[in-house]
Amino acid sequence: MNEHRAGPVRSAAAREAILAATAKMFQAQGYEQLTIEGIAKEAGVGKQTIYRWWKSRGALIAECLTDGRLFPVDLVAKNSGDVIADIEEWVSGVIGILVSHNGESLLRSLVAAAAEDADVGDHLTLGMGVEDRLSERMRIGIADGQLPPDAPVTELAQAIIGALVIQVLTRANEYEGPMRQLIRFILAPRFA
Amino acid sequence: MNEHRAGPVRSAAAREAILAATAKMFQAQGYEQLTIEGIAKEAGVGKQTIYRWWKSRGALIAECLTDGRLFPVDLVAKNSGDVIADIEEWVSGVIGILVSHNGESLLRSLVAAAAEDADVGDHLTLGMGVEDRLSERMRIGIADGQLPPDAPVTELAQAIIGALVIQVLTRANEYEGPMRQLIRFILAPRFA
Amino acid sequence: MNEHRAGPVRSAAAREAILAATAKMFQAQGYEQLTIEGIAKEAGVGKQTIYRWWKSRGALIAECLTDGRLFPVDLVAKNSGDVIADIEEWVSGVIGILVSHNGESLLRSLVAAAAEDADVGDHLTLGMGVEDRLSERMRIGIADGQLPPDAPVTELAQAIIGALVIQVLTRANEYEGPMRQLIRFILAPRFA
Amino acid sequence: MNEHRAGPVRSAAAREAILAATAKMFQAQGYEQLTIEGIAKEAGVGKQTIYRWWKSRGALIAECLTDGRLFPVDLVAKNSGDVIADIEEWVSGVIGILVSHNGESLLRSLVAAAAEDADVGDHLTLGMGVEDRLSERMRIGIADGQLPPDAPVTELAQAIIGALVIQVLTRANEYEGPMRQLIRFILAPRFA
DNA sequence: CTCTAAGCGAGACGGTACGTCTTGTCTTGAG
DNA sequence: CTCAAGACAAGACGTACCGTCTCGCTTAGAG
Repeated sequence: MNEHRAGPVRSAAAREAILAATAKMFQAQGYEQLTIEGIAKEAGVGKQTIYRWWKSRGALIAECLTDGRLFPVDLVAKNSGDVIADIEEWVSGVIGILVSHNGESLLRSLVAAAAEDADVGDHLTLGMGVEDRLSERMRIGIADGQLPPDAPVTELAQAIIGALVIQVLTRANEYEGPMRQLIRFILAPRFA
Repeated sequence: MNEHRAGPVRSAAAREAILAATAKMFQAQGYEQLTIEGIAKEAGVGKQTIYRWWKSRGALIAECLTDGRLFPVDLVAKNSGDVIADIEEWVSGVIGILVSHNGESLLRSLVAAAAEDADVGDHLTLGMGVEDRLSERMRIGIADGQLPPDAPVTELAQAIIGALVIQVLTRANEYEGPMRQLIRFILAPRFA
Repeated sequence: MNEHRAGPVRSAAAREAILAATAKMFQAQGYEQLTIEGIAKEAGVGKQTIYRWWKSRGALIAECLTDGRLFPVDLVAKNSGDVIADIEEWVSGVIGILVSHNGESLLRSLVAAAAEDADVGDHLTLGMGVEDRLSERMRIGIADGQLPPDAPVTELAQAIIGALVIQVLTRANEYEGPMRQLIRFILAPRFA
Repeated sequence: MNEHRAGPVRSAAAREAILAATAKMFQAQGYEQLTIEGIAKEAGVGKQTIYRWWKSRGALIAECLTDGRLFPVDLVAKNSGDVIADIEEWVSGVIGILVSHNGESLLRSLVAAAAEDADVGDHLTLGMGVEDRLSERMRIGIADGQLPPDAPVTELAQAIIGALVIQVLTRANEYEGPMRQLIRFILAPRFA
């Protein structure tokens, strides 16, 4: 039994407190205002404990993302048989979350974090769980014959989310109408 | 007896030097590393001269955007008669710029700036001139009968740009193929 | 034909406003807090008008001193026939002024100004009018035979004022008693 | 059991470097030109480390004073048996220091610092060690019967130093003669 | 009566320093 | 060996003034 390792092992309590504090402060103040010192104080933790386990602010956010700590709800697209209606409804739900309790600034902060930190960028799709929901539902639409077999579901999901992101970044004042128009057009049935 | 204001007028030389320094440093180092002190030093200007005329770092970027100082080239979509081919080619061109001389990090910085500062967000579309190029070309496509009359051109442009932004944020390793697939699908001819 | 000097002459109103503002702000805030910009604003005057006529903050204070704008009262030592009693009373009066309406900080500011600016130093004695009052009275004391003919009146006045200054600088909590002791001792009658 | 305080302790090296830099720059440039940033740079120290331990520029000077870092020599008044001669000689020595290597401006800076900052004022006498030397010697003079038992030694010392300060502030061009006259007069033997 | 050079108020300018904040590293002593 | 606490060097923040420099009046002799 070599490989002796004295002393305490990584503190689960500290990890939890740090991630909880990060998520809370990220939601409350956004990415730019988020400081390591602030998180350490809020979590009742030494700064070094953070630096020991995460290499940057972005890595913290990334872990919060994969832990699902930044999105309280996890919308799953329902299946009513009508792919366009389902996706419209799903996007409506996302917009509803955005509009109530400043989800727009949460999204903007998330985008900022992703833009500035590769770790966050890597986990963005994953964490949002968002494109997956959409592309899954569209895949079912293909199976149902409602969408053409060659529909590039991943890219379509990116386009839908991307359009919404652009609108949020440019501070559009309405999301619902334009998004509905977009979805109806790009997913409209085609006849050969 | 109108509002007379004696005294020196705003220095055009200082304004020019500041914007030039901002654009140069933004491109070289990105948004997060951009500091007011750095700009002031590079421009040979007092910090107060910056704070006198711009209320934030973001306002500076926004003005650079509207002045077209952040995008060296201004791609206009050509009209070969084939709207899909033209838009594919245009997007290819944009991707080419992104890939050479770290345009990706420029775009990421721009997105970060837009996310964190409303001024930048407001000028983003305008400054990129980007959606306009696309929607213009698509409008011609409608007139030519290549796209349906009810095609939501603004939203389609947002979707195309948005998809690209998402790919850049998530550090995709290839843009060309997915974007081509997307464009071909959403702009594909439909028959009634 | 030579040495023509066209144009308006120095504005008496501006000079008055500047000196008044200087005196007021010096008394209110002390020397260290006194700024040229503050004086200009208070006087309703351009900064350049101050710099045109005075070469430094100290020169302004010096002129206020010689104009007697910094000491509201101008104590003249009375002559009751008893030189020691008269000087004690005079010093008491000065202490009274010091103690009421923060004369201590006024004196400290004055000393700071004199220490940092030769102009102020040069006018300090003159402006306080202070040593003169004392040395005059002592000269009368010599004529009366109450003080020895060889008493160095200027130096004695400096010693008395200087002792008081030292006490004010070191934030002594009582001036009256020590000063009385000092005066009584150094001016005490001597017998051959 | 008691008030534990973990964490690093105050760096003695930093403290030493800061005080040394302060003393050096104070002597070289005077009080008004002394800046926290300059000290930090000279000491190779962060600004915050200064602000952490001293609340003002004055507090720094005060500590230099009590550490005896501002006066290279520490004159002790000798005892030849003749109190007047000894004090004259002591004052001569002080004047000698003043006159050579711009001790006058050092003294003026010190007075400015004392005038503007209570901390410095409080430590002025102590730090100069100066009045104490004088009053000690005078106390011996009393014991020897050369001075009257009721001579107010503290106040006399203040008067002597104060007269010198006044002369330095008013930029007198000679100290030696006047100071000798003053001392001889106020300490002259008296007969009942 | 016109010309013209100065004085004036206002305030922009390139700078320096302020005192605060945060970064990421290092140090201490408890557990 | 980890942890909390926090000192440290570094350096940017946004503000306050410095002393100089335009601006576009408004004067007041000289021609």
